[in-house]
Amino acid sequence: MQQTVIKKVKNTAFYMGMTPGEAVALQRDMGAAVVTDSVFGSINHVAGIDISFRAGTANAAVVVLTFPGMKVVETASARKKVTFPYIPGLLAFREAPVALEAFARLSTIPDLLVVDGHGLAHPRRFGLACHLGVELDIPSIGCAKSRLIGQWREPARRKGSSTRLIAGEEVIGRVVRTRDDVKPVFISAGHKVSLKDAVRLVLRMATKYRLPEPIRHAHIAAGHFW
DNA sequence: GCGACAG
DNA sequence: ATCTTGTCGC
Repeated sequence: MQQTVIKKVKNTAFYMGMTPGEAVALQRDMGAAVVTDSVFGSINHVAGIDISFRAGTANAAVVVLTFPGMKVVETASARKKVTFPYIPGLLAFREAPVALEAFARLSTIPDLLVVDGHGLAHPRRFGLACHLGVELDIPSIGCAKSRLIGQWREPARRKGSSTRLIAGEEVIGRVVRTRDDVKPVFISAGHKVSLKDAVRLVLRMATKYRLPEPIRHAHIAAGHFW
């Protein structure tokens, strides 16, 4: 698998001077620092983050909302040229740089990050949600629209229904129905948040649409800042 | 060697 | 992610 990844971009760009092979090594190191069993109490602000691309340039948007009210209180954005290609498993090396720049412009530090991508449900258990959570040292949750790895069964049709996302012998996430009769989302722990809490929080933030409010707003903002 | 493959 | 029109359903 690694062979495929490296081979696919051996003549392409880098991330902070890193080769894809070094990126994989870094993920393994950072992954060892992930804390997934922490319990956190009061959450007042949550941030959603998303990025849109156009001809080699990325636009990142971070939107902070109140919790559980889900009212937008602040939006920050950043633009940056991207050279690292999209490689399944190495998404963070393409999206994290711009995302972190946008985040640095925020005046309100959120208590939780909801990321458009996977957390522990990743080949090396270190998806974009883990990457951002560790870099910012803020609890984070991975909420992806489709599967990267793992086996799963279709959850029941009603909102709140969910099934396990399994890789080998371990449960790496849950496939959750956020609304009646809509495609489920893939939830996994990112940083300092348990899978159980992640699912509970996402269901609480998915008020009217398939995607939880933070991600939905960030997605709109990212594509609107051009 | 042949598929699978977050956004 | 992005390229792109109409169309099915509530």
